[in-house]
Amino acid sequence: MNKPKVHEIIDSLFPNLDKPTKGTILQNADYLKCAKGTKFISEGRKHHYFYLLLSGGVKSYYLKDSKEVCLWFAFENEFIATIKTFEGEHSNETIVFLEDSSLIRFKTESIKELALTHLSISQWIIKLITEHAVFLEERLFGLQFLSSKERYHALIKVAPEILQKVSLTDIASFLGVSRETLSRIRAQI
Amino acid sequence: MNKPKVHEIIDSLFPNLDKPTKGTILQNADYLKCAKGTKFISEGRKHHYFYLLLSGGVKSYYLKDSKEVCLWFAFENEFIATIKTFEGEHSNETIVFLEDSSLIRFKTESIKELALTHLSISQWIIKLITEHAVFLEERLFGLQFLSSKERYHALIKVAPEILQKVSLTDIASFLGVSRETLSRIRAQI
DNA sequence: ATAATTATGTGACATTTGTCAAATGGAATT
DNA sequence: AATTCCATTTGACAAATGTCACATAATTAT
Repeated sequence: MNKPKVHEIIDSLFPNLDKPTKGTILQNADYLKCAKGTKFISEGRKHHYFYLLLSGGVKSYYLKDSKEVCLWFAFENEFIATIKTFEGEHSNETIVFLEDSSLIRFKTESIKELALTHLSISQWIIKLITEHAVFLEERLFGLQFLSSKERYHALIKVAPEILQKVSLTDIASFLGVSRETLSRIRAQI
Repeated sequence: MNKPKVHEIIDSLFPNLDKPTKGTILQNADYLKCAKGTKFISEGRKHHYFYLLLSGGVKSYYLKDSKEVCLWFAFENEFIATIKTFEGEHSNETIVFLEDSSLIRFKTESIKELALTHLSISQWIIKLITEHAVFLEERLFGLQFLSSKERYHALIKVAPEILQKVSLTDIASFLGVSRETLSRIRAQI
């Protein structure tokens, strides 16, 4: 599973793409495997790639008082990128692989350049950022409108598989509560 | 201040735009004035426009237990749109003018169509959505990492003018605290 | 299998915040 | 100027959540 696989995926992402453009994308994309525990975007470091996660899972976190606070999780067939990294700013965000994973890595700068001259790439980026913004709006809604209990139940309703894949401690920080509180919310059911 | 003004603004948004495309944009944009108190995107209603606020100010809110909870504020030279309305989904969000305001209204569907064939428009949309996503990420960071006190002080540091323009009650709901709590945070300084 | 390590659960208590009620202050109206 | 109306402040108390300590369960290593 390497080069040919990337070809296929690019094809499915861009059904009617002309050969030279596809060539340029392939030049700026490669296939990667990452073992569980690998850290990706380190705190304070600039980052030059975004990713499509083919298999496996990751979590993203900031450090707060030297404790991890999770911002998001991603699993099969999800894109991994944050606006800050996409904008070329420092991320302050660390990404860790929760399982052995495989992914396609895109060179952000090159893809953005390509978007300046190729409509299909621009449209693709619009789609990616829009999806990210929808995710952010929903999460914001949860934090502003729902109680801890409601946020927890909303999460396991929308993404029940997360309970198998992510530790309670990480889910708690993601939901914005202490792990003890989340443990008690669970016990109450 | 009407048609010619719109021309100028479109010119400044798109410095090198060809005449026919500019014509199409102008056909799908118009100048509006709104009196203080006007409500714009009503709960549960589909919405077909996004806006550039030229002067004045607005707040956006959801209703929670029949109380207003503010999601954002916007003032001069800011764009007004939410991803959901941009995607043509129901908004459930109400926008109210805090002052007499003037704005340019863009027909979302037409601009999005134009983006399918015009790179400059696509790039414009990328810029708009990216800015929105940055705003959402920062707000999310505040809600997840900062205490009420810290969120309040961060807000008046980043946007001190908001204290003059928005009521304490609205700021409180925006920050995710009761107005009594915000009042006490203020008293503590 | 056993020990060691890590994750989760539980109790006791402190802190923060929400809620209700009433008081104060300021702005608008008559 | 007096009155009304609305926003903000303050007090008293309840509810939710955080924190620390420790118990228990689950996982990993030896």
